[in-house]
Amino acid sequence: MINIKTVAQYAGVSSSTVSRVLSGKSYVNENTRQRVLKAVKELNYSPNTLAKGLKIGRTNTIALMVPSIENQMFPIVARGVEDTARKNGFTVILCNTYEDIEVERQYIKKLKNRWTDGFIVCSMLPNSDHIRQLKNEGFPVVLTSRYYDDPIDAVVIDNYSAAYNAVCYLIKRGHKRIAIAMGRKELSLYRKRFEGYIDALKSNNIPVDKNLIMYETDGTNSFYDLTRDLIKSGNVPDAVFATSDPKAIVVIRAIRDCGFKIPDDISVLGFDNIEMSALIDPPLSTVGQPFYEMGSLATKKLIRLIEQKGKNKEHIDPVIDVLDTNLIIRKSTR
Amino acid sequence: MINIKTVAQYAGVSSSTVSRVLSGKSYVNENTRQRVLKAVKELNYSPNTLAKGLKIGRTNTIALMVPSIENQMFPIVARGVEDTARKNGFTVILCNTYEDIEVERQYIKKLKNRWTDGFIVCSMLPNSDHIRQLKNEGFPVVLTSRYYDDPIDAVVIDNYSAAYNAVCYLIKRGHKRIAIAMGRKELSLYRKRFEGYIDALKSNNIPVDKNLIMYETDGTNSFYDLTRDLIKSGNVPDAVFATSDPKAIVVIRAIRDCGFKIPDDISVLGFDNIEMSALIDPPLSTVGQPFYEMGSLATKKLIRLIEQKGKNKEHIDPVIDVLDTNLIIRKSTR
DNA sequence: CTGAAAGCGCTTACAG
DNA sequence: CTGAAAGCGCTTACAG
Repeated sequence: MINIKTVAQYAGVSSSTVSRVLSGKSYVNENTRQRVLKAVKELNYSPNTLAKGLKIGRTNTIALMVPSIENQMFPIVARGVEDTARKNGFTVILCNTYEDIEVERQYIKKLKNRWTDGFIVCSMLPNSDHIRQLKNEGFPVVLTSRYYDDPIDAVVIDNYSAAYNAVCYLIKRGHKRIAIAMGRKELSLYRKRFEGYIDALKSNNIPVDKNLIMYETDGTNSFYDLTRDLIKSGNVPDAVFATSDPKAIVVIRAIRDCGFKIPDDISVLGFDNIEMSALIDPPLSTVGQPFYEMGSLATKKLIRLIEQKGKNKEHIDPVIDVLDTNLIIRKSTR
Repeated sequence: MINIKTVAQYAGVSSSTVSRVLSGKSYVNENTRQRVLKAVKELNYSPNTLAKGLKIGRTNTIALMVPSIENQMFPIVARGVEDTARKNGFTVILCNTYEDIEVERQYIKKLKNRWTDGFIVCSMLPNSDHIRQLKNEGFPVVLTSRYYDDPIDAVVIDNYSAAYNAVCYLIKRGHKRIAIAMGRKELSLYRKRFEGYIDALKSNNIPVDKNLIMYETDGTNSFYDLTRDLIKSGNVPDAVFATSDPKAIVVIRAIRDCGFKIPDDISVLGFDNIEMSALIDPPLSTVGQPFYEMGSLATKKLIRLIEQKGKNKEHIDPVIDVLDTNLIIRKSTR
């Protein structure tokens, strides 16, 4: 590849001048400027990002850490991230962490050595102290999707209110025996959805029936047996609030296999609005999350942090953006 | 961050020596070696990848180009890519191209400036001459998922045979009026699946009925109307071969909405075995593709190309790896 | 076996 | 307005 020196010789100037023209940071005589531009064009020159990065200490690269890109929503978040990164001249490195701290630590080490400018973290867990440390070391970090009240910039939704409103909707439509398919307890998003469920029942004077609470035992598919067992026990609910769409889909299958009709016998309400939800039979009623927007806004915030980093040293408090969810009623609820 | 010079001073040697110890490429007195290692450890030093890359002309970075990471299979391919990249010390840059040549071109330009070592391309189209050029310029390129008989290394499946066998299976099970939900014609994978369908009919002396061929008009959802129209026309098929699972899912919904039962009245067979396929009702019979393996093998091949690049200059012919598919029979076929 | 020096390709004070 | 020089943090012939 052709370098700045070649361009300089071709244009009959020094490489300093070429650099100046290209950066546009200081005035260059219009005549020489044109000469340089011509040379750049004719030689089809574009500057080496590595060398520039080494010099200025910025690489225009960000890292996206997800538990696994294969999980329903992360591809959409990733698209939001990648789109706005690209539009701002940034490149994104994809990191699957598999919720393995060691993998994540090694990635962080490698990415630091590579002078990655900032991190978007979707893989936060209660014990993610290495992420907190990263933030404390001064690296720009933005959390999204998973969040634990840390003083770190984040883009989130209000899981509690979304669940509360969803369950209130079910109650308003006449459901009284509302079961819940509850996800992994260590994720605060599920805990908050659970609290929303409980409080919605309480606000409506519906007693909480512990038998209607299904806790995930071993992956999403565990809700198949859980739902079957619940129904076989004779304790048939009139609705199930699933804390995620994949859970809802499994629940639907179990309900049907028990000979019940959806939504006539039992309503099912999901959470997330993944792509499949509109396509399945019956189309799933669910709580929609703005995944793309989350990725996109997180990236905008991150880039702002990166750009601020050089400038003023004054500490800016992290801001937590809360995005709206929307209740989408399709055919799985009556 | 701490650099090699600091380590050298700390250990009382020159930075050349530190570099030698760390690279392990030439012998260093065991004593000094230990001193250096100790310094490295105590200072928690790890070398700057940018600087190394600038010097040796390799960055241990690869690019993954996909039409959109949001599309069903690409997250799985991406996981295969990322896993094996990580295990080999490589980092992957995610590029969504949206099948937009301009986006792809700009990415390529940027990635070249960044000295990206190689490219895994899932976004190949008939007119992707910029990818062919990339290959001709000597950059390591491996294609997967989409392939057009170019002399470029690739990891593919045999779409023709897979479709042929799938349709033969339907015929063996007694189906005679087999419709097809045909995807975008510009993608050779769909064309080959179509050919497999046609030839399977012919080999079994079943006349091809043009009325049973549904061509995608405007996205996956267009198969809803297409299927409805087909059924309403009185020309009811006894099976539908969908050239992808999302199409199958839409077809299933349309069939049901017309009052027909699956698989009793009409069987539906998909292609791809996306995650949702096992979860929907009825669980979908489909052709399984080894997406993870495709990503993983493509990455292994790419890394091999990258490593060969420096060494011998002799031209090595590209090799096309064909991975096995498997017919997965669930409940949507009788 | 090890150090000094050159160089990868840039940017940016520093002179003039 | 522009060039020479230093330096970002490495690696690697070249001496010794």
